[in-house]
Amino acid sequence: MTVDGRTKRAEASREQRRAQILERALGVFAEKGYHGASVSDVVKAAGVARGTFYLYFDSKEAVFLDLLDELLATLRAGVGGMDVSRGAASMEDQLQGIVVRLLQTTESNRELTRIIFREAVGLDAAVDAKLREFHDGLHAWLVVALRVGAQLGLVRENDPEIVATCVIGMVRETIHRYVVQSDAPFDADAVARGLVKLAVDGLRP
Amino acid sequence: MTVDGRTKRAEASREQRRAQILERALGVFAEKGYHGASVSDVVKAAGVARGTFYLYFDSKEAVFLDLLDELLATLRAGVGGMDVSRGAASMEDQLQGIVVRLLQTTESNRELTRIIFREAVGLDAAVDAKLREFHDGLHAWLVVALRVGAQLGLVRENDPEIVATCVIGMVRETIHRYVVQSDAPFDADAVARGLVKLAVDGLRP
Amino acid sequence: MTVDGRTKRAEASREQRRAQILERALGVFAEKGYHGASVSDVVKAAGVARGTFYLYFDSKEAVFLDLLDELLATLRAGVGGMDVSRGAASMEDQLQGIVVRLLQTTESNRELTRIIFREAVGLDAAVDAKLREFHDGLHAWLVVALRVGAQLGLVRENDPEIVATCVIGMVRETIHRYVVQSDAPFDADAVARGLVKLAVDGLRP
Amino acid sequence: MTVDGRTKRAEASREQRRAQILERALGVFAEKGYHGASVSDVVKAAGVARGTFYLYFDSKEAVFLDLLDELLATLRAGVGGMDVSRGAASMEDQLQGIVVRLLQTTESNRELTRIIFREAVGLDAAVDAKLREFHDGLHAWLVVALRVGAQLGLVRENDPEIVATCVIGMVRETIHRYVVQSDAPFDADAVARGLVKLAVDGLRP
DNA sequence: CATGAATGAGTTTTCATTCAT
DNA sequence: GATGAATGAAAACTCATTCAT
Repeated sequence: MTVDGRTKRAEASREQRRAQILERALGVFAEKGYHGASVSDVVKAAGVARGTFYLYFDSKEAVFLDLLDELLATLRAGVGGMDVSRGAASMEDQLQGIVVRLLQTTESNRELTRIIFREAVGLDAAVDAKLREFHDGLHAWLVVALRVGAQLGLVRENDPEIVATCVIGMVRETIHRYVVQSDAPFDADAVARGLVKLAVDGLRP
Repeated sequence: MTVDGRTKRAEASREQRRAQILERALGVFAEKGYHGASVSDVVKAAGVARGTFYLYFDSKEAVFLDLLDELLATLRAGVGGMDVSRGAASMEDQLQGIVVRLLQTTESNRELTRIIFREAVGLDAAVDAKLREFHDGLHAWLVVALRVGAQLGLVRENDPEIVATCVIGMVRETIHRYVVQSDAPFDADAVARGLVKLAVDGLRP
Repeated sequence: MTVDGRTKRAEASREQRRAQILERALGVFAEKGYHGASVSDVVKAAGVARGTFYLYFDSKEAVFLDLLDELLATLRAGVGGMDVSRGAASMEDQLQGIVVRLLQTTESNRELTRIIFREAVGLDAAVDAKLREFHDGLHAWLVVALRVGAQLGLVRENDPEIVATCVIGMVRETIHRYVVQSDAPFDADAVARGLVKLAVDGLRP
Repeated sequence: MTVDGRTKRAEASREQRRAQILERALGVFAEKGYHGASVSDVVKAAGVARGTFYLYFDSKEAVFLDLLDELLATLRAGVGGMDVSRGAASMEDQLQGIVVRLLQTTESNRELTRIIFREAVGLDAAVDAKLREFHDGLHAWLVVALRVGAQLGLVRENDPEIVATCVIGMVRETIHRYVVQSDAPFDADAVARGLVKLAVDGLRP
């Protein structure tokens, strides 16, 4: 099939429609929760017909999975990497950067973050798998970082499994408190500094 | 009204019925999740008629609230208090005790804990309120403890809001990892020691 | 569980309800056809709530299968057996009896017969299987009868497969014409006689 | 309006498109049945857009009616006429010819025949009317033939209504058994001979 | 108290048909 | 003519809750 002007325009509009439904679905899920929201609510909010929804998504669950993917991708980008080689910025500064980015990313996607924190757990096997994969990936990455840090003498000897769990918990709960549970703006730098100081001092050799 | 023998026996049997339904509901919720479980499942498991269920509970949600209360009460008892007066056991030892008790309590109520962690968030306003109350209570208590500790020179100056959030997150995530996500037994003492060392070193003046 | 008076009454009423829905469903299917009739139509006609329908039947198809079973059982009873031993009533008289009974049975279940003839074919695997089983059973029985008849010199040598097919077709079409397509009463005896004469003369040795 | 070359070519291409959709629809209906097949299936199979389908047919039902017309026309041609004048081929030979032609026609249009036999009954008023018209025409023609045959002494006195019904039933059921229900090839001559012998002997004066 | 049949609002999903491009 | 995105009525089915027995 030739990709002529007509086809291209159609594709663009298709993408727009999809994005529009996705965005409105986000709003509806944020307001009513996944189980509380019906496909009816979503199509009403999106201003499209019932059938149109199913033209773009296979099911209610599929929209949710798409939203989840979106946030997880954004978060992954936000975490980025940490450079543990000598001469790189100090571990403390790097950690500070990561935490700030996470706080900012989640804050600018407050609704989405809220939905994921509140609805995504125990929703469904596919959702669970995605979340768990992200979580486990983070954990594994932290474990490695802690091992390397200990070998380099940057952090004290420790049980990296437990410490990684704790650090993730610190960040998770911080996001929960400042982004999910509250609507108020907050000083991401200061919060991150408090968190990082606790973690880094707790790990000083 | 006089509470004669007949009434007492009736009350006892009433209590038993209730407890039986509650217990079976726990099993059903654990297996299928709150939304996946129907009242039909519960009454079938409990071996009572549909109507009987509503004789003891106002709604499906009410059973869930009762289960939630049960776990929260147990947890509150587990947390107990911490003695910050001079001469008391060291803060580290006290914290260690609390964390171990929390891990043990949740581990011996694994199904219940799992349900709460997986299903309770974002379920409903009443559930949210209960959880939030528990959470906020813990947080407030920790903030006070941190302030007192700082005044006594036991912990360094800090932003107690943030630190409390982090500590709660550490515990929450630890429970999540070792109790909720895994079925394997684990060394609560060792895990708690890792956690507490991180927190206490992080807070050392 | 004890089968006390209460239980027995309940069972009786259950059976009544079921029969009532079945009967009304018959009417609805007869009027609108299987595909044209919705569960809504059935429950409206039966005067019960939507959910009640599903209390007694698993699905729309299940009601249809029940109706089908009912007619097939009645037909089977109507066909009965044929006695090919010497001394029994002449083959012609026996055949006459069977055909008359079939015509009468289908006539007194006109709606049901109509539905089966009009809707049941190609509806669904389960329905097809049931119909085919009945059909094949009849065919096989006729083939045997024809073989025995030929051995006894009662009928001429023939290809029983083909002849059985033709005889079934004669009966099927007769029912179709006089019972399904028309509402008029008819002389079952005379019609059967015409049919049987054709078949028997066609088979005379 | 002048029918110039351009118009003629357009007409030809129109006819081709139509035929192509019709042919593919046949395949789809044969595979999934009328109700099981969606317009989506048809347009996908035909390789045209949804809208194009409605450019050539008014509705899903209309395609079906066209297919039905096609088969009925072919069958009518197959039946042809029977010559009852003296000197013509014997009635037996003529009947044999008709039945063989019917079997061959339906066999070479197996898919179509199958659809008509399985789906066409009770589908819809228009379809029913067409089928009934064909059916009644056949019946009327047979009745006349039987009357004439009786007057000429070719067949015994009989109730032509009933006999015609039986003969049609014989043919219908034979087609059903050998063409519709089975995919196996069969000896049309032999089958027809069996059928015709039964009918003719049954009718011998 | 216990029962379980009955309820009906609400859910997700399908699909024949239309019409702007 | 051709396209295919959009429509929305309608379908089958679920389930928390009630209430007559």
